[in-house]
Amino acid sequence: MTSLLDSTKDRILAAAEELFARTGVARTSLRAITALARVNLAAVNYHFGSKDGLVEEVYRRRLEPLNRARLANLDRLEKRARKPSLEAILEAFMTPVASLARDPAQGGPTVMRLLGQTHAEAEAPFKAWFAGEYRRVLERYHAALCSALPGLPPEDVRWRLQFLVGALTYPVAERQLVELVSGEAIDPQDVNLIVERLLPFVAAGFRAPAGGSQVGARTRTRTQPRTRTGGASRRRKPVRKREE
Amino acid sequence: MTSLLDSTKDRILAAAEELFARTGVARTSLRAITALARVNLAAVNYHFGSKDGLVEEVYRRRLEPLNRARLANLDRLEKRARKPSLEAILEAFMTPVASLARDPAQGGPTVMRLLGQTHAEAEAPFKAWFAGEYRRVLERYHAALCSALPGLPPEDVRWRLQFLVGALTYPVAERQLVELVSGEAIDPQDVNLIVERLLPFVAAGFRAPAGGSQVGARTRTRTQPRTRTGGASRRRKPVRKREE
DNA sequence: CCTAACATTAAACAGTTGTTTCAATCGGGC
DNA sequence: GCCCGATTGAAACAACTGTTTAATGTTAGG
Repeated sequence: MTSLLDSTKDRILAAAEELFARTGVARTSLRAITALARVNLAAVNYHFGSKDGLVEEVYRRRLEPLNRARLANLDRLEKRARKPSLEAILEAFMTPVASLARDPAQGGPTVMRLLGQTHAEAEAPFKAWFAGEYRRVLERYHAALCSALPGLPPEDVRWRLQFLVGALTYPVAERQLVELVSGEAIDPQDVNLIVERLLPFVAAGFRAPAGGSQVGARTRTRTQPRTRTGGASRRRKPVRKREE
Repeated sequence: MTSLLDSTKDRILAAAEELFARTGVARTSLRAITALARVNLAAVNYHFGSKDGLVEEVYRRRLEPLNRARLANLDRLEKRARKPSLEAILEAFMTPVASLARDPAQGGPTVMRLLGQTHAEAEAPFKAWFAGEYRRVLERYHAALCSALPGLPPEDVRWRLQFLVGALTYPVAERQLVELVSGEAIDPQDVNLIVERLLPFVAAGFRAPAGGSQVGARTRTRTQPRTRTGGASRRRKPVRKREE
């Protein structure tokens, strides 16, 4: 990646994306980015105005096509059938993510970690745009899901849409945790598998009857036996260094 | 919170937790912490050795009781019945999270955002401990779920456990997104509601038949119409500032 | 070929970061 | 009383942050 023919702007974007995905925006300095991109430090402020400008462009470059594809998928789906199946709607929402991860030109596997870090990294200016963009997508899908699932209260659809986003985003971001549980590394191409495995899971979840009490009446929650936080304090003398 | 009688150490922990949860570890300076805690700057390095030491203690204080409760719940469950129900297992896993959020002495609602930021904030030293601690919990629950769901391949159980963690963690962290979709603010006490609503969702998901192809044979994934990234570049002149 | 706009460079800017130093203060035990 | 370890305090440390400056290089148009 980062072909030598790429423009300065592109090299900066690629390097920033890589580092943002790896260690987060806040922990990534402009000097680290420009060093990786083999570009002068001032180039960032020249081309993007500020670090925030760069951050916004890095995310926008990936999120815009992603959400556009989601909306296009839903459009096409509803043009074909008045009431698309639940599975078709869910697939329309999830596949664009895998599609990005499959195409190196659109970020490849790296973009998944970037997306996973989105909510943690979001700063005020960027978050405003992101919220607006994402809201349209979620509201469209909320409506589609509601009509695919009559009988399920719209509020429950909202919650479950939220669960879907979580289930889709988290494993993608926390690849290390997946490897931890499975005991072996995951093939980057397996992002497709996430969709394949997630689809029946969430489809069944959405079809489940609306659970629990509607208004905050308490149900059984006494599974936990009042655990004590205590334990002896392990240090008494001032700690001087982390290694010693 | 942050009673005047608390020790310096406790006040630092409380302030750090609050700020870590709000803006993340990397964006929180020791000066901001010590100012909020009304404590001298050097106190952090005196009591915790370094910022990393403080981070580790902030997270350990919450994650240790959480995972201990999860293990205790499962122990008690398996002592009562040889094969606990799926719902009981899932509830045993989820309720400790809500329990922490309900008790101000254990962090209250703040701790939820802290947990949600965990994977984004994890640094090398802390992540090692966290991974080890969490692995035990996940492996125990994996075994329990496998025996509660014979017929579902263990690998699928692993994936779905991952989905559960995502669905549980994400809405909790990204409260702003929940509010965005629902259009109204969420009552902090509604963390109980997350568990209530999530339980039937994931229970149905776990019971779903193992989907897709087992080995990476491709199934239908042609929902996306090859979207172009393009679009005209919007800037030509160097950007000087973000506001101008 | 000159000009003007664009692009890149090295150097410095002011502010913030985590950490350290060393003196001052506190709190009991002999 | 005094002493001693544990704590706190104000100040400084070097390193790093994002940003700006001013000079230079590059490229196309008339």
